Amino acid sequence: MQTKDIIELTGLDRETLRFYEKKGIISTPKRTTAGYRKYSDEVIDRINFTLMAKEAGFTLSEIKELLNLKESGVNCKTGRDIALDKINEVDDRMKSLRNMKKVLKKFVSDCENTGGPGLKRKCHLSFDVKKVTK
Amino acid sequence: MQTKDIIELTGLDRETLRFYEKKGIISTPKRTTAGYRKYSDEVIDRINFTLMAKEAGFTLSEIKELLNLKESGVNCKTGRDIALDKINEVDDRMKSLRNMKKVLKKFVSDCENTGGPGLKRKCHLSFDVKKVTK
DNA sequence: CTTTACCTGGTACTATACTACCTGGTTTAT
DNA sequence: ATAAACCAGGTAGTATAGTACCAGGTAAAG
Repeated sequence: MQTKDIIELTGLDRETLRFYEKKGIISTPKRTTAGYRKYSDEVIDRINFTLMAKEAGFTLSEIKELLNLKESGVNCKTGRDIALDKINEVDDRMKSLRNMKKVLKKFVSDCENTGGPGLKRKCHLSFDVKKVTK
Repeated sequence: MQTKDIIELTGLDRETLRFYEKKGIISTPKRTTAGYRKYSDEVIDRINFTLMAKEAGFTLSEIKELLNLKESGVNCKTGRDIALDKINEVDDRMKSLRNMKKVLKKFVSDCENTGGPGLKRKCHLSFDVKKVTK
């Protein structure tokens, strides 16, 4: 596979793909005699993992650490503990999201209760973290 | 309240507080005759909301938009719809987090199943998005 | 055989969110 | 009265994650 195939399969653009190579997210691919990059299927998996982890709020360097556990020569215990740490981070972030959702929902219902006919009244509300997080 | 009180109550540092003022997250405070900033209680709420929304993955400019709904003169319907959009974003992000957690948990159990005694064996696993998201 | 599509490396630019440092003025406690 | 704590404005620097543009080489299709 060459650059355009990866682009097509992952939705990344050329510059971003190159950027991820530079950052060590994907390994430096083999080359044709003309210098064109030749990718293996494995990069697709790595990019998909990267995109998912990014959506989950992880940075590229965290993602790189996870992707390179195999190559880094650590043992299963270390690998597992690193993954468990990430699970805790995910849980924390889920908690923040649930909180944020509560605050937003409170705001929505306040809007609906005070907005008058057609909710045309001027919005005079603010987001109240206290009411919800307490 | 002056700068140091806000710092104490929010955990922000002076530079970040100034940065948030410049970005419009908090309104420009009144001043003493000597030019010192005098803050009202309201800024604490705004900063707390900001910190929560940041944890939930929102950018400062999104947060600013939410915080300034009241001042922006929009009506309740518009305000509510903006909040509803954010709720959808929160839900999407939660989905990503649940996915990420599944992948991490799969990795952890694979480690435990193949790690040998004391999980001392070399970690040869990679994260497999396919197995989980499919 | 030439046009189109694709590829190369390199440099520079953008936005977001801080963070650090400097010079100097003001308040407060001893 | 003087040292410590606090404040001001301003400039510059950092890290992250791209994005844009350039000059030119290669491959495939008509």
